[in-house]
Amino acid sequence: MSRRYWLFKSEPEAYSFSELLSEPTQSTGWDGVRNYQARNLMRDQMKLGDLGFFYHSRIKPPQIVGVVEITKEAIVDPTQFDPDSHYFDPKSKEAAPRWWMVEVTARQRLRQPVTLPQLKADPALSELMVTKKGSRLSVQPVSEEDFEHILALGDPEAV
DNA sequence: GCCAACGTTGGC
DNA sequence: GCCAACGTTGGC
Repeated sequence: MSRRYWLFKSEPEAYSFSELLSEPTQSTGWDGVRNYQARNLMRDQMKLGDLGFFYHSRIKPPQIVGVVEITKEAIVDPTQFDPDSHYFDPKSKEAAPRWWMVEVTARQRLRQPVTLPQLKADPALSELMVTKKGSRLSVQPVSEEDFEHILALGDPEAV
């Protein structure tokens, strides 16, 4: 089983990498994903020990700011059953939950965040999904080569 | 804040 | 099961 690599988008206004770092365990359930493709990746593909980039979207410029590790696989997203939650889904039943997530734990911070324009301009990253036009998927796969390449650009430090 | 690109919903 | 209408994402 080889480790796989991912990219997690978050609007920092909703949940930022700094917030993750200030969690007691520096971990969080990646809740609120309401897209089936992204759900399937989290539920079916992500395994313990996989690594992912933490990407800040909807800021100028959008950028990769950190690295997280998958520390729990395929757990039920509790917000779907919470009527007070923004992510409440009245059609989901506890016996057959519709939305799943993983737990991620912060591992590295990029001293030099890697911006979307940088990613787009890099010929080595021509296949990277997040650089494609209209790439809205909030949880995406990243190839090992691309991951290592971007990590080196980011000058990471352990957290 | 705009709006193109996408995803989902629901009438038929 | 098609597809128009609607809602959301996210770069710009």
